[in-house]
Amino acid sequence: MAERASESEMQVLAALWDRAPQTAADLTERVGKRNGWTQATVKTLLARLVQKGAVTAEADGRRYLYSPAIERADAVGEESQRFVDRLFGGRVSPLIAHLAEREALSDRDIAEIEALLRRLKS
Amino acid sequence: MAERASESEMQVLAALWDRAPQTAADLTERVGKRNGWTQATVKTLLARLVQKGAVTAEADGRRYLYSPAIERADAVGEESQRFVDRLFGGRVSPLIAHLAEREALSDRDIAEIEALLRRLKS
DNA sequence: AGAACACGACTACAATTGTAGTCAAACGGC
DNA sequence: GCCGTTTGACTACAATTGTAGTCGTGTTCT
Repeated sequence: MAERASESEMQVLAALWDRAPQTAADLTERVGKRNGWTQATVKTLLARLVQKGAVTAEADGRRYLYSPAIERADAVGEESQRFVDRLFGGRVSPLIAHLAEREALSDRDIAEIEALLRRLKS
Repeated sequence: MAERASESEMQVLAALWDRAPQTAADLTERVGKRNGWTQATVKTLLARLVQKGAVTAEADGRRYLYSPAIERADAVGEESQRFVDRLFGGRVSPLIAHLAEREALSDRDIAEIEALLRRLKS
């Protein structure tokens, strides 16, 4: 059930979360172009995602309309966990610290994080 | 220079950022155990990290003391950027939100994040 | 000294991943 | 109806990754 998508596959999946369904041509245009992938590559990625059960393909005439088969929140949650495990030994605050240092946090981010924390504590 | 470390390699590297230098045995104990890797596996990972220039090995008698050769901030920065771009369209707070929802934030994390934000705002 | 062990070097090998290419069928325009 | 175009199916194939195993040599305990 829902094996892990590779990084490239994940980008295709993410594009489907933003908008679905999409055809292989759509995805080649959006994701492929950005990454310098040919349509053949995008097709392969799609085939693998379908095989992994992360994407569904609904026939539409002689082509397919692809849609995500797994929830964005689920996949993202899993990935985030792996991410902090991998780089921060599972602790989150060093991540925040790091992002803060890179000034990767906008004022809006800061405000939202504060709001979140307030909610968490209540 | 400094090719990308794989996920497993990154975990070893992360352990070295937390404490250095460490021997292969140390790392097997800390990182290997947590992941179910044998010492042989950890050794391979180390060898690859050394080869990639991400870790240095200093001879100490008949064994080596390993230390990170690249900055945590650099590697982590690259990784986080990729990660956040890939899954959150570049915005950070949704990441925090997800981590919070998964209850991946400990009390300590929360306290540390708050402290960080206070510093950021001043 | 001899045995058992620790440690690095080297080797192995299947699975996954990145990145396509080719082919054949269906479609759309002329 | 024929021809180029689109699209999916299938195939390819090297590099990377995960996960060790083996060998030889130095070390330590007795």
